[in-house]
Amino acid sequence: MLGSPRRNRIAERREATRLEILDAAWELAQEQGLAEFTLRDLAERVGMRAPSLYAHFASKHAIYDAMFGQAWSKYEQVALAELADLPQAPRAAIRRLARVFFDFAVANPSRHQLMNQRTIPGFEPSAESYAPALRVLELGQQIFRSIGLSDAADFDIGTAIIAGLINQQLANDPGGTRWSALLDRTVDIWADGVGLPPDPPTRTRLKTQPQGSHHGTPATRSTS
Amino acid sequence: MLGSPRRNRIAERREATRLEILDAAWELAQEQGLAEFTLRDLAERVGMRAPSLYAHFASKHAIYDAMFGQAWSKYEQVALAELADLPQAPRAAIRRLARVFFDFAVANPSRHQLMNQRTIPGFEPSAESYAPALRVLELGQQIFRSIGLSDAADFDIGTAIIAGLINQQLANDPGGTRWSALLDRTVDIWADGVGLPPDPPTRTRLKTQPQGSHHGTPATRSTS
DNA sequence: GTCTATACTGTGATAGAC
DNA sequence: GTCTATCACAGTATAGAC
Repeated sequence: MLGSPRRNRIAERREATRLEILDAAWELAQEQGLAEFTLRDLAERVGMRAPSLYAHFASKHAIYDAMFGQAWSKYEQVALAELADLPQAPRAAIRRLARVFFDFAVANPSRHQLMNQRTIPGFEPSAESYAPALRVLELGQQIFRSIGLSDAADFDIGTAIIAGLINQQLANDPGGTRWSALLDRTVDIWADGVGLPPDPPTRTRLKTQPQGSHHGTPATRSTS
Repeated sequence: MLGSPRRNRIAERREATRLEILDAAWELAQEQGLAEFTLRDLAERVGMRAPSLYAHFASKHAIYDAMFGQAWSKYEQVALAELADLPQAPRAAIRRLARVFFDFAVANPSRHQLMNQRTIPGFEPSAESYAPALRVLELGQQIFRSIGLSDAADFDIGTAIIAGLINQQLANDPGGTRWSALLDRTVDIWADGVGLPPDPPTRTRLKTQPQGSHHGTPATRSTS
């Protein structure tokens, strides 16, 4: 028998085509809306006819499903990258993570619609595409516990609050900052409510560093 | 010239037909989903053919628009009725109003979708249908101020938080109580955050009614 | 294997007869 | 006002060219 070749050129080309279709779909979703773009639009953008798309995806929902997986994988990367230099102080860390999630959502409303809302009639992500979303959720819960919180309900409240601000921002002031500007204050209200102690003061002119226990990493901030 | 008759029987019948169509549309929205039901379904339910609907509504969006107006008018009634015997204590009052809004939304997800989400592609309510929504918003702001709060941002945060809980409830636990059970606690967290003083204790076996100041207007409202 | 041509079903919407 | 007939366009299925 022939051994399998080191590379599968056919599979590679197929995968490249899939990604090309998905890239075009993201473009169209931003330009026309997630539900508005048609398969004929999409096919034209990649130089095909609509039925040819069915050689790569079983249905329009299958395209949404692949996009769903891509979006959450992308956000997982962003979140993990953010963990590399997270502020030490718990509240500052939570504020940062909330901001990252908020900005990621607002930067691409169609993507947020796909990731976090049930707005495409009949669409439900497959288990495979849902996996990265679950990993991100688990990551959030880990961080939640790592700052000393334990009540799962408080975590749920936190996610609901941030999602609520995002939805209001996108629905009632798209492109503006009306609700974005309230994010830090809202996170602090939540932190007070769930009993997260205030961060130690870090005023620069005070040289004090009254940190009882010293976490490994200094609190260098990126410009985000 | 002929004077106009006391009643316009034709207009009455027309209006009755419109309402009949809208009632059927609400049924179908609950059964099949807001975006899923078709004009053919709708026409069949009222004993017509689809094109006949266009004698009463200019488009499917026009039907959504009328439903939008109905929904907010209905909620306006519910909210005004609730004001009649609202608890005196500010936090209890806010908790009650939040609960009323929450339950109204969860009781009919399609209706909530229409009222509070941007989920029908291309649909935007007309100014006329939007009017009752604005009245409800203004009513909420009035109550907000009447309990001594003045920072409009805190009002925005409150609405975003409640909407966030509703969305999570409907998206992640439809028919359940996972987020519903967190509503009171969340409202209290918000109330703490915006500086609303705790309600005076009202344990029944204590006969005390230590209400310091009496607000001027009794809560009688017209039924609109 | 990949794409095209063609066609089927279902949608919202319109025209015109009665 | 309601009907029949029809339209344009959507997503989708499949046969067959290359």
